[in-house]
Amino acid sequence: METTSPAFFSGTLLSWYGRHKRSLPWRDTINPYFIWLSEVILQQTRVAQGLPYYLKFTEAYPTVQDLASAPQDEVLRLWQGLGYYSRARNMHHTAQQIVNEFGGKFPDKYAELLQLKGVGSYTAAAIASFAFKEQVAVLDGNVFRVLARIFGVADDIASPAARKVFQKLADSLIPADEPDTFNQAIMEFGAIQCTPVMPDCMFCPLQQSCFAFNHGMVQELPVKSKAKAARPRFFHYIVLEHEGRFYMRRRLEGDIWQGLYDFYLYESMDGQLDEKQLLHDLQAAGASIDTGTLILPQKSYKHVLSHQKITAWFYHLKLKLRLTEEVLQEARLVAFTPQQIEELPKPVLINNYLKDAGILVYL
DNA sequence: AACGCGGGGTT
DNA sequence: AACCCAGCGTT
Repeated sequence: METTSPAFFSGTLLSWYGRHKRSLPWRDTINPYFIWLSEVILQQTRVAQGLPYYLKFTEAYPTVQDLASAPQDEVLRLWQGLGYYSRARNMHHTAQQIVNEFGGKFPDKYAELLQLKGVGSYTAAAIASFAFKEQVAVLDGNVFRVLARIFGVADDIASPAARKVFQKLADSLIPADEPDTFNQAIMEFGAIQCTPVMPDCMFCPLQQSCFAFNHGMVQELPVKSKAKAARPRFFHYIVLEHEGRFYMRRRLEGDIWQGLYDFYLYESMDGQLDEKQLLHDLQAAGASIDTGTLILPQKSYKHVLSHQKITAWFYHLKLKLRLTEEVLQEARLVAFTPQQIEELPKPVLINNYLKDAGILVYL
């Protein structure tokens, strides 16, 4: 089997791209801020899901200065629903760094971009090539898949060691005159033609030179070790209400949803909760509970993350008196009206409950 | 090198 | 319900 030459590979890819590329807003710009924004959004996120977020962000923050001067809660609120919230926190941090330390001028070299928080090898290569035409190959899930199949690379793409193999191969393929278009093309090819499931091999311009196709290994490549099973967790949320205000708190570092708001939380290992004990504990903590107002959960909520499988119950309780400052401090709770809650960044799970319970109403 | 971090889509 | 998608920071 003859190996595919770099010129044939890139030429075929670029030709395919010219005919099949989607029209996307971040492809019509060389503004590094817009490119950075789109690439951070597109980390672990499909175009269809990320596109509305890109439009919201560019409208809310047309420049890196606008993003830098925004409150973190507002940035996280705009990011709500996109997941992996450290992306938003890091992006906000880096925007401030670019304004304060670099005079608002975006770094224009791969090595410099790599120093920025939230910018790893993929994003640095994307910005460097798209905005500044630096000849550095991007390596994302699409690129791994295309290269593994076409060239028959069987290294486990989940292992850091395999990165070097793929990087060397990709760097040998990227043309000096169109590094930006090549990077766009190979990722688009992976997203549209050489898809993870049911790739369109019948109409693939690289079919004849594809190792996986010729060896009947399309299903087997790329090689990827399995993710470990999601950890089960059981959340009992205590929704404390007083005169139309709801007590919520900002989640801390060290667990999921850092910086987002949820309710007072009891977590148990097995999903069991003694409601009488709960009421007793709350009263002992100074909550003036009218036990007649306890609304027991009508259902459990299943919320699946890639690494955790959460079952949640919401216990809605109406307080006779507001919580004392002491209790609020201790439990880190703050009272919010529904209008204020709407503006807070919240996990999708919490947002789903708020809508179901009629606390948040969307017109 | 191993692990934690969200959420959505398809079968 | 079980499969798929996945880059970066931390340790």
